[in-house]
Amino acid sequence: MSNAVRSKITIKQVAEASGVAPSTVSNALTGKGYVSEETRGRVLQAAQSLGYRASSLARSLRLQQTWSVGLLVADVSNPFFPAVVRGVEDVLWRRQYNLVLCNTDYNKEKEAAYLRHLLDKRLDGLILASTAADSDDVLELQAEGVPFVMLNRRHVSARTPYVGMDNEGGVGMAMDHLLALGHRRIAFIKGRADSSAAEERHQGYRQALEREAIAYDPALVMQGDYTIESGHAAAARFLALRRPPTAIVSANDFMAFGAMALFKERGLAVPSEMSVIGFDDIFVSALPWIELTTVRPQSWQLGASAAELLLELVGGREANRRREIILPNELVLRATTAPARPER
Amino acid sequence: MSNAVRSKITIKQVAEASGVAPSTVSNALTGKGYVSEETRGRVLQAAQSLGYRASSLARSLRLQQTWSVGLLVADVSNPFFPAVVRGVEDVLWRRQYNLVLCNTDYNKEKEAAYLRHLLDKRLDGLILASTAADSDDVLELQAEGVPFVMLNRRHVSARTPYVGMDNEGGVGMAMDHLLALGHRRIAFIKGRADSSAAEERHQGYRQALEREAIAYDPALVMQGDYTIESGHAAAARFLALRRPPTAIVSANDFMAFGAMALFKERGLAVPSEMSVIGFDDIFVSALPWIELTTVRPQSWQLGASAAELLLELVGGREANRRREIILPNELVLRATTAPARPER
DNA sequence: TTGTAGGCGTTATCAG
DNA sequence: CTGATAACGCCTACAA
Repeated sequence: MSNAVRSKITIKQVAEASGVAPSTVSNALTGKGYVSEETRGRVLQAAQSLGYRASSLARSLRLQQTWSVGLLVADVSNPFFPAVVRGVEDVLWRRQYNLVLCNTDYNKEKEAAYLRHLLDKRLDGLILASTAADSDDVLELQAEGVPFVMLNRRHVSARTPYVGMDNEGGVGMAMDHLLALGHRRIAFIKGRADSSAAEERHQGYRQALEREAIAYDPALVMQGDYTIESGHAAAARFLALRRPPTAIVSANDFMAFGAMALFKERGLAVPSEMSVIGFDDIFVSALPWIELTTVRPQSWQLGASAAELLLELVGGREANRRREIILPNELVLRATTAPARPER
Repeated sequence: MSNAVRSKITIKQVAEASGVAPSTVSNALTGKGYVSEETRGRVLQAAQSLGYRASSLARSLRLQQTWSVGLLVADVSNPFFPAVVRGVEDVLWRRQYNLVLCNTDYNKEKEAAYLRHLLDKRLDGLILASTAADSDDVLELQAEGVPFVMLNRRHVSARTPYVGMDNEGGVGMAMDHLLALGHRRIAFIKGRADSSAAEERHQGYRQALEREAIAYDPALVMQGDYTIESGHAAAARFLALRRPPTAIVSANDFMAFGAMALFKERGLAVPSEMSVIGFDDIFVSALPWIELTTVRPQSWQLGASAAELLLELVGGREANRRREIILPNELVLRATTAPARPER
């Protein structure tokens, strides 16, 4: 009730109020040192009535730990990320850690600036879900000895703790499904060139073709940037081909939507005239108007695993710990794929 | 190159390396005190080559400022929030502040726990976008004198800085549009009972009816919880009515999708047999398969304004500053509304 | 069992 | 212009 502006109560005042030394208050409150039941009671009582709350700030300086970790994502607005963020946050919450969220907008300078800033704040660790594959910052982090985990993005050269999904296998499943349906001309819309995940998905495409001894046709691969618009554009290019594909695999759901939108405009029926498979399984894909067949990663788990791995690194028990976690995906069969029609 | 583990370089080491006192290093680096050009040069040089970066942690303790603000949202996975989060973060980024993101899952205890935690960390301010209207925590915050802004959620009693959208007017526009199309039996799917925003939207519905002297029929109002499923369920209830509505306004897009999904299942054509309007304009609503007519709030701006207001409060210039910002919405006309058909 | 004395890394103050 | 000193709030030896 009468606690007034209690945000400024310090350990000293509690000490005075309970007639003991600050160190005793600390011992009583943290339960670490020897304190008689009686004094502990008095201290707790005083702390309570003054509304004392120890400053994590001061404690952090003293203990060299901030109980905060940073998460760098390209853009939370991209519907793939929220689940990942939740995964991270849910784990941190359980362990009483806080999450500092940073959006890098696929921008190297912004990312670098954020990194500097976070390092200055002496966060306990970092999760990088946005880094370009060739970022020098990653090397620096490693040099500085800051615990960090790369999330679905590898660095070209550095060997770092990594949590990711099976990108190659995911696209592989999609391709196998189409191949089994008899498709032979299958196009692929690639993701941003600077991410390892995009590269791995592209690999999945190539290897599936190889398995079936189908020649890789560069005309059937378009570069996108994960936006709906880029999928739309890519699809238009595919249709303009002399021999258009009968199916398309997209590196994410957004671009698949774009492609489907174009097919709709052009009066091309999906799936009877064109099969489409996406990647990410964002919630939209399940809506009855869309029902996109797509590869579903374990997004929440991805974030959760990254957070868990990071906390272990922070705890310093890294030695006896696997540094790489690859989570499998699932192919969600819905309504955008059908058997290939014999080519005319 | 040879900077070794530079994360531990302190101001003292820089002082030694450049042959001056720590305070002089501080002055040179922050540019606050008088320092001769010559010494400044030496200091910068030394700092540079040692890779010195001042600890914000220590600085925070000393300056009583953390350059971090907390943002409490119900759930970033709800597609309404990412844009808000981005708005907040973009403004903070410009001002060199960091964002601590917390998901409360509409859970009071979790929210309270987070709040305690954040207060312990001495964040500079808080943005509350998830608080229940009757939360006691808000009163406590106020008592503690921590700068904070409520985002699209008011407290029942406390007068606090507030940034929100025109919920009432938003639903009002939707209603007026339907009314103008000749609809007279219009149903409303309400949002979670504990939020002021939901209440305001409900008010918008009532008042629009009043303006047209149409009686308020409780059977035409269903309580939802912002999920697709709850919209689906609500729609089913409406159709079961002896005199079903000819149009539905939903307190958010998700529930509108749920309703539309049900209509699709039941073979009820939208918009010819049933008009639907949502609220939020999440990106999905614009997809060609959906084209939901909906009320578009300025989500990014909402977050940005909240952050700006908060930073002003933090800066202590609150006195001469409006404490309440209400952003207008826009009705986005798409393909889910049509003139009412004469009642049979 | 309790208290005293540093020190975590900065910066503000003030004397030199 | 520069440097010693103290203080931000807490915790951990170590001494009493």
